[in-house]
Amino acid sequence: MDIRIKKVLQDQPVGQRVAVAGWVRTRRDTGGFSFIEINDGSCLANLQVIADKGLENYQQDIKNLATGSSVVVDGELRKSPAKGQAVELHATKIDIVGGADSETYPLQKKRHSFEFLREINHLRPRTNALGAVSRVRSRLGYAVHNFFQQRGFIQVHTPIITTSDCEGAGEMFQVSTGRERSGEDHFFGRSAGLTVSGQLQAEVYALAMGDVYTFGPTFRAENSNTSRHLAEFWMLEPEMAFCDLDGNRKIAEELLKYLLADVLENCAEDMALFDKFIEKGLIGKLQDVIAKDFIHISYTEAVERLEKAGDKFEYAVRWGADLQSEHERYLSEKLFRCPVAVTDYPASIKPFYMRLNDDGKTVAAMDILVPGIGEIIGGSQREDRLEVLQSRMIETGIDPAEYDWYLDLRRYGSVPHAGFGLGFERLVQFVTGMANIREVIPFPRTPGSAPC
RNA sequence: UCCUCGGUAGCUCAGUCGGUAGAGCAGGUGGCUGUUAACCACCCUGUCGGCGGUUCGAGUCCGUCCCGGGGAGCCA
Repeated sequence: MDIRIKKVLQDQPVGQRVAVAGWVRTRRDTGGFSFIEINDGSCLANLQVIADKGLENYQQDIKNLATGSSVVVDGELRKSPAKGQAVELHATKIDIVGGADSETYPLQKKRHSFEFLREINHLRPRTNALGAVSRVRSRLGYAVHNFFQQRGFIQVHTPIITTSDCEGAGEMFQVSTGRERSGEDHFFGRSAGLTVSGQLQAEVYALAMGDVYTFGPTFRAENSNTSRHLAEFWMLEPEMAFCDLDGNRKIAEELLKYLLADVLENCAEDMALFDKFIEKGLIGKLQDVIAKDFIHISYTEAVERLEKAGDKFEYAVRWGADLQSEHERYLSEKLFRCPVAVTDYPASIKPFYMRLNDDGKTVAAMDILVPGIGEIIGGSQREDRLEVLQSRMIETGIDPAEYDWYLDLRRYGSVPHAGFGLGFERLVQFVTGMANIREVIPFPRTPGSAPC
C-alpha cells in the first residue's frame, strides 16, 4: 500500500516494493531514464524516483512530467549509488493523477520571495519553507496540549462569539446577522463580537477546575500593519487558581522551554532548514534560551536600567509611561540577550482585572519579551478582592453591572489566581525565525487582505 | 492610521542626463550527461501598478490613487 515518504526515508526498506503518492518537485532527464523528485508533505526531503525509458508511458507522459503534477509511484526501493540521497525508488509503474501546466503553474523549482508566495496563498504550502512552517506549527500545537495535559490542566473551549469585551485588548469585530442593521433586534438580545481574549471565561473555569487553559482563534479589529500583528490569530491562555504572579511566571518559562525543546527534538530536519536559510544560528539561540534562566526585573528596575543605558532612544524613558518597542528590544536584544520577564507595571497603563500591588501604584502584571519578536507573553495575577476590583472598574470606566458574573467569582469562594496569553503565531515566528507573521499562519487575515 | 522605501517579462532584478526596454532564471525546441538550483545551443515573453499633468517626446519629472516591504502606534 501507499506509504508516506517520511517513513520510507526513516525505515529505508531496501529491496522491498514501495508505493508513494505525492507531487513532483523537479524532473531531470538522462539518456536512458529520468530522475523525478516527489514530495508528499510528510517531511522536508523529497524521494528520488528513477523512471526508466522502458516504462510504458515514458515517452508520452513521464518525459514531460511537470513540476506540480500529482503522481502515484510503484516500485522497488534501492540504495542510491550517487551522493545526495541514501535510497531511491526504481519505478515499475507511474500513474499521473493530475497534471500541472508548466506554462501557467506559478511555482518554479527555484527560490521565490515570501511576498510573492503570499499572492498564491493556496499554493505556497507546496514550498520547502512553508511546508516546514506547517509541520513545526502543528507540532507546537500538539506540544502545547502535551505540556498542559501532563500537568493536569483542563482544556476549556471558551466562546468565539462573546458579549464581553476584555478591556484593554483592542477593538472587537461586531457580529450580526444582516437583518439587525436596520432594527434594534440583536440575535443574542445584546450586541456581540468576536472574542479578543478567552481570559475572562477561562477565569470562570479556573475557579471551578483549578488549572485550565484555552487555545483558539482570537480576533482584533485593529488597523495594525506590522510583521507581528494579525486580525485573526491563535492564542493560548492558561489560567491557574491558587496561583500568584511568581507561579505564573514560572509556568510561562517552563512552557516556553518545553515547547522549544520539543520542536528541536521532533522537527530536527525542518529546524535545520530554518537555521540554514531563514535565520543563521537559530538552533543555537533556541538551545541557549532552554539552558539559561530567564531574566526577571520589575518595571521600575527596567526603567532605571534604561535610564542608565545612555543609549539615545527616540522616545524618552519615563516611569508611568508604557515601554516603547525600542525599549523592550533593548532589554531583550542588547542588555540581557535572552528572554526577559518584566513585572509590576504602573496600574494606570494596565487593564482593570490586574491585581493591585500593596504600593497602590503598580499591578501584578507580567510581559515576557523575547529577542527579535518583542512581547510574546502578556499576563497577570488577577484582582481577587471584590471591593478593589469594583473600584478599579469604576476608575477605568467599566460598568460593574455589565460584569456581574465576573464579580460573582469574587463574591463566592474567591481565590488568588493568575494567567497569561501566549501569541501562538509569535511563538511560531520565534521558533522558525520567520520575519513576518503572515508566513506562520496558513491563511493570514490583515487589514485589506483575506484572499482565501 | 502615521513615517519611509518600493511596484519594469511568469519569477528575481538592471535601465545613465527625458529620446518608445534588457539580463539571469522559468517556459518551448533540439542535444548531452547517475542527475540533484543539472549542463549546452537556439526560440518565445512587456497595459514599465492605475489615472491625470508637464514636454516635440515620460519607465525616467510632477500630482493623485491602489498594492507591497521596513519602521511606529495598538497588542499577543
